[in-house]
Order: sequence, then structure tokens, then C-alpha cells
Amino acid sequence: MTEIEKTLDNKSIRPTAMRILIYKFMAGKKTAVALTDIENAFEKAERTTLYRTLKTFEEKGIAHQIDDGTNISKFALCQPGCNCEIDQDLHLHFHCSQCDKTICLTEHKIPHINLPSGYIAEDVNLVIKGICDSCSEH
Amino acid sequence: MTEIEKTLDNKSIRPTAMRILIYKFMAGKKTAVALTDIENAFEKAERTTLYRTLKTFEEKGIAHQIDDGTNISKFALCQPGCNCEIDQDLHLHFHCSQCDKTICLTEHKIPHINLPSGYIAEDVNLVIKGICDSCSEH
DNA sequence: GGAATAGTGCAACAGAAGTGCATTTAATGC
DNA sequence: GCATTAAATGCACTTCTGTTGCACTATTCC
Ligand SMILES: [Mn+2]
Ligand SMILES: [Mn+2]
Ligand SMILES: [Zn+2]
Ligand SMILES: [Zn+2]
Repeated sequence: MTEIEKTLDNKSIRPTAMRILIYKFMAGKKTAVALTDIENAFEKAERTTLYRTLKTFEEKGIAHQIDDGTNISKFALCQPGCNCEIDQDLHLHFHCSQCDKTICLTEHKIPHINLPSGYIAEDVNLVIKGICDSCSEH
Repeated sequence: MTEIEKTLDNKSIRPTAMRILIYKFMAGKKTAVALTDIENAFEKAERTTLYRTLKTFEEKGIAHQIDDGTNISKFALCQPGCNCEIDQDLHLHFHCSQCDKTICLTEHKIPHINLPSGYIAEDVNLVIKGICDSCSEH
């Protein structure tokens, strides 16, 4: 049983061949991935399978979905300190307008926001658009 | 020349019948509107016209587009103090998960966010999802 | 092994966004 | 006013992402 298989098993995700491949692919990327990214990376990849795999990953708490403002959902494996389950402690995301990559800034937590009375916050999404570190140094 | 016509004219937007209607509709709403909201509000409304009208409104700086995480673009007329043109001073948006309404919290500015070195911020989007004041009081 | 369950592949659909082009409408100059 | 020109609109069509139903396959459990 490999490390990945253990990780999946821990969260009661049956470690099928496709799931392991997808997990590996995501783990190898420093950025969040779109469904089509995975689709293009593998010859034999069914969009539906990817769709449902990502959904499973998210529901079981090993990945989180990111809305970066492009209207294309991105996904990233949860990092240590990610704490996606808990409402608090959410990190922010960066979307580079040049290379179109979306990056989890896990260390950068979203500051507390004061709301007008009557408003109850359940979830918060903070996305910064700009130039990423790779793009800015060139 | 009515007040609305003046507003449009000031930003060099030709005040056509449809544009005035759309402007009125948006001004009468306290929440941001989706394209389909306008489409449903008028019998004779062409999606393309609405689409391009909203785009024009945005480009000319009398409205701003809002990505509230629903993957449906919302639009709202700019309020005094909205300052959409300037990167700084952006306000946050609230999306109610119960009534599905999206609200501009023009008074609530997005706090300054520190980024890792190399990252350059150009735009920032902060959306809070939860229960709005109307929904929470019931 | 066989029943039950979970995962996958294929097909099809929904909804929003976007584009090209012909037609209509409005502004401008004479 | 009327012709000329440019802008706005309406219609048809395409693309893309997301989503679901259903049949088929693989895996687990007894
Ligand atoms: Mn993230
Ligand atoms: Mn707003
Ligand atoms: Zn970049
Ligand atoms: Zn509400």
C-alpha cells in the first residue's frame, strides 16, 4: 500500500487506478487545476469520471474547490494547515492574469470582516488577481 | 432630458429606450441583478442586447460586474463611493445562500492584504456567503 | 461463487457566455 | 427635410462548463 493509497483510505476513498492518477497529478502541481487540465494530461480520461472524482475528493475533505473568478472551477489538494472543513481559518487564493494559474496561499488567512447587523457569514472567498511571482520576475 | 438620460449622457452612453429601461430596473433594485433577471422582467428583451448593454454600462463605468461564486455574473449600478475604476477602495459583496440575492456592501471596504514577495495585486474580490439581513430576521 | 455495492463510460442535456451578420434606429451634415 | 453614416438591436448559431441518467464493469462482502 503506497502513501497515496493510505491517504485515500484514511478518508474512506477507495483507491482506484484513476483516483490515484488524479491524486498524483494534482500533488505534482504547485497550482490549482481545472477539470480540463486533467483531461488534457491523460489520453484516456473521461470528463464525468474526473468530475465525480474531484467531487468525491472535495466531499471527503482531501481537496477543495476554488472559485478564482474565471468561471472555471479549480481544485487543489488540501495542504497541512488548510483546514477547509472549518469555516474559520480560510486561506486566500491568487489568480495570475498573465499565466492564468491559480495558486493557494495557504499561509495567508483571510482577515476577519465586519458585517452590518443582521448579516450572518457562513463562508468567505477572497481572490486576488494580479501577477504571480514567476511572471513578475521576467 | 430626464435625470437618467443625463447620467448616461455624462458617460457618453447613448440613452436608448432599452438602456433607460435597464437602468431604471437596476436602480429600482437594492440587489445586484443577473442577465436573466432583466430578461424575465421584460417581455420583449433580447439576451444579446442585455448582454451588450451591461457590458457597455460596465465599460463606461456606471455599473460593475460581480462574481459572487454562483457562476452567474451579477451587475449593479455604481453607488457614490463605489470607486470601481480605482483598484483601491473596493467594496465587498454578500451572497445570501437562502434567498440567492447578491448585495453590494459599498461601505465595507476590503482590507489590505499582504502578499508574498513577487506577487503583484491588480484586483481583489471578496465575497461573503451567508444569510442576509432580510432572511435572518425571520 | 454470487449478491450487493461502488465506480466508470457513454450519451445527452442545461445554462451561460459569446460572436457574426443582417436589419433597424438614431445622429449628423447638407 | 432627406441622404449619409454610425451605433444599436435582433436573430441564429456556436462554444464551453457543468451536470445527470443509465447501462456496464469492477470490487467488496457474505
Ligand atoms: Mn486553496
Ligand atoms: Mn458592488
Ligand atoms: Zn503567472
Ligand atoms: Zn437572503
